Amino acid sequence: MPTIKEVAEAAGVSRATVSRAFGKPTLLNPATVEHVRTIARQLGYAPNQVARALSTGRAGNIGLIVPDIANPFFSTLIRAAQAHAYTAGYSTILGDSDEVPAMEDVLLGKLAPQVEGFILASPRLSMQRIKAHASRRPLVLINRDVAGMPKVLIDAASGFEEAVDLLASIGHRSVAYVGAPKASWANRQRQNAVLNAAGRQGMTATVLHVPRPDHEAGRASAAEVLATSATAVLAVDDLVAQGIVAGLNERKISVPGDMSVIGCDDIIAATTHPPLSTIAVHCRDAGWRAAELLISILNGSLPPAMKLILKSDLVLRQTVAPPPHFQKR
Amino acid sequence: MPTIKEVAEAAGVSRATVSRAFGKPTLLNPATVEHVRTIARQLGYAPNQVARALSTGRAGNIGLIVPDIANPFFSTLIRAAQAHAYTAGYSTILGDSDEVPAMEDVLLGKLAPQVEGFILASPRLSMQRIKAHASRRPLVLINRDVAGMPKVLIDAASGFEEAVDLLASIGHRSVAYVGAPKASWANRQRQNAVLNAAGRQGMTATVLHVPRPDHEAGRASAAEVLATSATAVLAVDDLVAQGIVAGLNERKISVPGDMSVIGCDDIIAATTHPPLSTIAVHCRDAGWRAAELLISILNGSLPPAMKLILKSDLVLRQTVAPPPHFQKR
DNA sequence: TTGTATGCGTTATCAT
DNA sequence: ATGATAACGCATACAA
Repeated sequence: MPTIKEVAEAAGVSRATVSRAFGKPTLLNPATVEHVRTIARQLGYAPNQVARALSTGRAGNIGLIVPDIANPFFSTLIRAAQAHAYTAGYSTILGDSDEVPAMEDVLLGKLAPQVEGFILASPRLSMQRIKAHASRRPLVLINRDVAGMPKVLIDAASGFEEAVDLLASIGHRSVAYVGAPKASWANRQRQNAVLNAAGRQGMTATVLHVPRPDHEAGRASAAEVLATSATAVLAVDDLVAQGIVAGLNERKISVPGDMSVIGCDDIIAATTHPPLSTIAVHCRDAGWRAAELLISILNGSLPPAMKLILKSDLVLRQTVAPPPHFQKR
Repeated sequence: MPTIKEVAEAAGVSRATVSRAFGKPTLLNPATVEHVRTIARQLGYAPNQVARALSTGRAGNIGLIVPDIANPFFSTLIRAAQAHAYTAGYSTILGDSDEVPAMEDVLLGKLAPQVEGFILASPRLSMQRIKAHASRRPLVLINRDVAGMPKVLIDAASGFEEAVDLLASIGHRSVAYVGAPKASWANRQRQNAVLNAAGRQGMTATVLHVPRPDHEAGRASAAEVLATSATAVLAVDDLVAQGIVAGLNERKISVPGDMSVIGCDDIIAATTHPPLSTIAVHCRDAGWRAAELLISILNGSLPPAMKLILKSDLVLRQTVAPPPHFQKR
């Protein structure tokens, strides 16, 4: 690949001029900028980010660490973060922790030198470790609340409370919540919201857990749901909810006739059958905002401790109905 | 962050020794390796990948460019590629071209210096441009056939032919194929397979296109499908197929009673309702193999022109049945 | 087995 | 407005 030196010689200028033609064109005569760029294009030259990074200390990369790339919630978030980072001139280095806390730790350490800052989505890491990493590189959290650190929080709680209230209003007296592992901030928030709202409404609430939030686990949990007195079930996310619907169908339980189901995320909900009622959480915005926040911090244009809270909305589709005993009256 | 120089001084050795203690420990007295590493750990030193990259020309990163991160086919592929790269000591830099050829070009140029090689998944870029980029960095293609370049091809053709043969055997006489933009190699291959098999069976085959392969586009295409004489429809991927099923349902067309539907990828097919019949293509393997291939080429342990063909299988679930007129007899 | 010296491609600091 | 040159942190011939 051609270097700055070759371009300089071909253009009959110094290396500094070539450097400025790309980095600080305003310091140069417009004509020479044009000239240098033309030569550069002919040679196929592009500034070497690695050398630039070594010289400036700024790598032009941000690190993005997620628990599971293949989860549509995260892949959508990644897409948005990557797109925003790109427009700001940053590339995105991706890490998948596979839901393993120790892997987050390793990834953070390995990527740190080549990255200006991190976005940590739904980290399972301990607060101590997160703080340790944050002391070396700016770090923005998504769906994790650590005091004094910048973060983007998806407030699904209000949506879940709204959902439980609605269920109560149409006659449900007992609900189940199917959650993910307790280490997840998002899960705790959602579970508490369901419990709070149910308590407020004087409803019975049962909490169930799946080992990993996916379709298969949801499907397997259908039997447990049926073992409770619940006539409606709220799931930690749409994948699990969709799995529950499938598991219910296998057992000839009709949704929503016999059991109402509500998911969370609204990332696949519109494409399921029947279309899933869900809490829409705007994960696109979460990725976008996190990238924006991190880049602002890197620019120094924003204090390194911002808190963004993204609202959620209950979206009613076709998996919610009054409970069977209520209809029979 | 501490540098190699500080470690060298603290350990009372030269910078070269510190460098070797991390890079080539076998060249050193085990005792000094131990000593240097201890000091380094105390200081919190880690080799700076950026400086190392500039010196060696090897960045420890691979670039992965996909048309759409949020498409489950690609997110699954990304996950597998990233996991394999990680085990080989490489980090993954991700680019999303948003299905725009020019964006692939830009990404390839921008990422090139900080990456040792690329995996280009389903590129829409012209052959000339691909070759131009390949002349600078090793480049492995997924689902694109350019002569002389290493590639991983998913042979969905055999699966599609198998599917058409099956449809013929249960009485279908007319099929439709709903494809993606023509620039896609995968789409051409699948379309040709359907056309070939249909011709061989003496069936009528109609080709339809959607602007972008997703659920919404599939749903919108349902009307066009119904305007043909087809009693069975094959889609370029599961997203589109699932959309077609939804669009059909909206028009009170029952699947598979009135119309059979077959997708491709098997990435969401098992979770749809009804479970979608599909061509399973093992996109996990595609990502894994592509990373493996690229890293082998970087190591020089494999010739830079390998061709891997991944087989596909027809997976019958619940969206295929004999055509209505056939049942009526 | 270890140290010395040089270069990797760029930006920044002084000059001019 | 442009040029000369010294870092940036590391790896590696070459020496010892």
